[in-house]
Amino acid sequence: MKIRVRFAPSPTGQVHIGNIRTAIFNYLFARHVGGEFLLRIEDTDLERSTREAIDKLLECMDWLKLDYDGEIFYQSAQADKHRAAAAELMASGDAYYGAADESGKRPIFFRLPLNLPDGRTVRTVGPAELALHAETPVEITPGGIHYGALSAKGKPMPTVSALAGMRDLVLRDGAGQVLFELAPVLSRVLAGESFRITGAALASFTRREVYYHDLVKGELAKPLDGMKDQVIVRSDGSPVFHLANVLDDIAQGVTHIIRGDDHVENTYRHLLLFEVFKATPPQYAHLPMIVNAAGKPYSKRDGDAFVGDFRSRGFLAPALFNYLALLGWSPGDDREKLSLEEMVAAFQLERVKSAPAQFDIRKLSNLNGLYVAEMPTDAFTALAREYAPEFAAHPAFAAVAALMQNRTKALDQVRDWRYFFADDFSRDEKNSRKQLTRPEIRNALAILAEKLAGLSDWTEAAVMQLLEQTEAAVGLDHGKLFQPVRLAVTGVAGGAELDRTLCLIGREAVLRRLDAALTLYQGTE
RNA sequence: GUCCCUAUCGUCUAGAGGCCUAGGACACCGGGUUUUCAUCCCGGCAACCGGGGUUCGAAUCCCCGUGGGGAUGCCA
Repeated sequence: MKIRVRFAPSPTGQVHIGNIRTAIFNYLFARHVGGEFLLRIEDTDLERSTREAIDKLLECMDWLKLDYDGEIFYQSAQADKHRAAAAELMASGDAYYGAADESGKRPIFFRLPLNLPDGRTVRTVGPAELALHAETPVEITPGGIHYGALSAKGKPMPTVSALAGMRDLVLRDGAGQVLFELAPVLSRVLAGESFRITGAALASFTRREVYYHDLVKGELAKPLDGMKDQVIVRSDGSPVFHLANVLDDIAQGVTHIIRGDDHVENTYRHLLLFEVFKATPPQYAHLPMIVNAAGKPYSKRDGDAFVGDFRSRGFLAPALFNYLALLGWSPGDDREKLSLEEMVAAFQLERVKSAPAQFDIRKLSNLNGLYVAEMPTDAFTALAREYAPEFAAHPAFAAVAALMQNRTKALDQVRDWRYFFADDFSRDEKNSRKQLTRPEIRNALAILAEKLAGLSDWTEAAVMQLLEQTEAAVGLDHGKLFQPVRLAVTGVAGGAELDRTLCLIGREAVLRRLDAALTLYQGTE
């Protein structure tokens, strides 16, 4: 059978890196096994889903080259099918109406199947006993068994278990006397009858559990008595995520579900839904969450975790893709910078970690710098123009870009190139004051300006020579003049080679700025 | 509260009982190259959460604690 995975985001806002990382893992897995990578837009929440969000999502996927197979599947278009499926469940007794809301409308609950035999999804664990808070009456209703579980402190904790979890329930009082047996009256309960038992101190039943093998987390199981029936159609008639999700996965023939860790608990319910719909459950793989620099889950406050933000800050799509792929996964050797082909070739769900991974912007920056450095100069220059449209047309732009490429980590640094093109750059005041107020430096700068003004041959070599001559003339050590000159002309203490920088800025501008700096820091010592 | 998952340098990670004196990368700190800055090169700092087992031998297996994460919705 053809392996098929899907990325199923809800278009309710910006695209979060955690989401896109899920898409990346799905994509890598699909390409690795030669399967299909489908895109499903889960836009059932019409209140929050917007066209803009869908466009934004598509734009992000396009940017990262997450090309999907086939047509986009819109969940909202399936609503009628979802409701029809719920009606089927009603007819077969696998679903029932719950209590009405304020307006008198009733939601539909999915009843955890009572008679699913031991098999691929459910298995019998063995006899189990549960201590109850005897003063709290036990209520047996068609919607489940309500009771007060006994806390460590002897307090009652209101709990509901699905009927399926305790279908052979026996209730006893403190003396061991049997108070109630569920099995003989189960059909009456299913027909709508309720029972109320007081004084029960012990519940015994045969424990059964839902189980599956998670491709990243391994063997996982949850006892049925720890589960509750689930709303699948809201009282307003709209299908709930669980129903829609499972039905769509069946409709699309999804074989492997790769999603966030936060869905593991849902999996048990979904497995049961697959069973009642007579579908073969897919394989599951749950990915660890990505947490912020503080090790905490991303919240609204961490507004910088959107894919669009990384793009505008000048991160390259392949670099972000590469970095995100490495969050929770590694190829197993020491490679970190991997091409798409290498990632596809090495990707295995078995190698995915199970603990949350912390996002580190510094490591991303470093990786991005590696990708920037290997760009063809033309491509880098063109991209740089996009990040600094105000200088893009400047005649020296291409030369500046070529000079600055290998020291650029992220494209937003292009905005710091202002001093190459305009006089109104910002100055490192502290450093400037320290250097440009010293008399011997000021003297040297004045002499340098004079020499530069008369220089016939404005080349890097000639400029460098003048710099050295000036240092020698005023008795400064080699290199002592570089920093002040740089500060006067560019406003900052660091940058590309000084001679090349000065040449690109041009004689007139250099002289103008030398003069301006001398005036600016005059008498401030 | 309860249930589930998880735990190696500050961070991402390698590690499948002996290859571990625990490897790589980012960050950080030094040195070299550059008569300045950065790149680059070399070097350094730095971890098996704690306690019990199992074993001739444990980062690796088991149990208990602790920390972190998730779930517990008519959100997805």
